[in-house]
Amino acid sequence: MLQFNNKDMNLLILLSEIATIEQLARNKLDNALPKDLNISSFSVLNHFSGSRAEKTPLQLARSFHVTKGAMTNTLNKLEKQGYIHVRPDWNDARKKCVSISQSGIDARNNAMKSIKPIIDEIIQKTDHMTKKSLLGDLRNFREAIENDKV
Amino acid sequence: MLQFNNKDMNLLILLSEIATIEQLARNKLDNALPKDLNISSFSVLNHFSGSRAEKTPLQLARSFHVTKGAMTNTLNKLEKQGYIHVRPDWNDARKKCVSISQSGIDARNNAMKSIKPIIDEIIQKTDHMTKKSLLGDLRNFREAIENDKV
DNA sequence: CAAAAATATTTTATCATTGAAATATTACTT
DNA sequence: AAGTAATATTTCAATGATAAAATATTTTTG
Repeated sequence: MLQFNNKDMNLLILLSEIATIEQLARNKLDNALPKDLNISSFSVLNHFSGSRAEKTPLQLARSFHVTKGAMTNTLNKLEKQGYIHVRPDWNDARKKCVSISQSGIDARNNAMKSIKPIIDEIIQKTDHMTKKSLLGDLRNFREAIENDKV
Repeated sequence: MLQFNNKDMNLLILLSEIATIEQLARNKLDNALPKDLNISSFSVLNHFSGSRAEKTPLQLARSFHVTKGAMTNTLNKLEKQGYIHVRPDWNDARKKCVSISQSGIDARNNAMKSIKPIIDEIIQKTDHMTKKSLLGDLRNFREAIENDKV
């Protein structure tokens, strides 16, 4: 009768698990973070801790799969807080160049400290699972369904 | 120097993958759904397609890991649309009992039809992955980190 | 039994995100 | 070189979520 098969339902259930985990993790981290940093801002700072190379707002929006408007918001906040530097791109006046400041690095490290207990708790509770294959599977899954057109 | 080890960073990366997948899937489905149903409303309807037993708003909020206020919102919308029945609990005037209506079932089935292409597309792109183990892993992961206190 | 605590729902203010429109700049086309 | 298309960012209104307070009811406790 219904045009949905087991595979369809399993995928819906899988997506629902992902949404649930996302919500749980987001709330836990949000509550643990210093109150001047939400997850979006923290993620941007954390992104720059890997590579400190300058990025444009659009590049960042694509990295995080948020809209350009959302990234404008986040970057404005971070700039007001002094956690990032934003300068014009001298070669292309449409663009801006974003980089992390020293106090941004400090804020990121401080935020890391504040979420460490959450991280430890989750690791302790989930370490018996094969997180290596889980991460690989999720990465493949994400790459399969993403088609950037932001 | 930094108090974070590889396990910590891997967990952050894993959570970030999960958040990204959630965002991608949510946007795809949101755009594909009939415009009178967002994912929250659809999820509630879909929930009742499994078991049509009555649930209280609090039970539903816990199932979906959203706040009670958010569930109030979603249920109000669904009730105005005629997709659910809401009645008082005659034994406990604090509670309400929520169930799906026939037109709710129809709306759910119709919504299913409209997201079928998205589902098929994701399945086609990810079928080579061991989704069975992925679902199990995610389920364990979710159960490990959830501690309901809504 | 009365007071206090717990439970269930709703309300309120706030906030982050989205999609679309607006603005500005650069690249392409002919 | 002018006009059109593409690109980058910002603005705006609408939406859906949160936390906390408000309200109402039931349960527990002393």
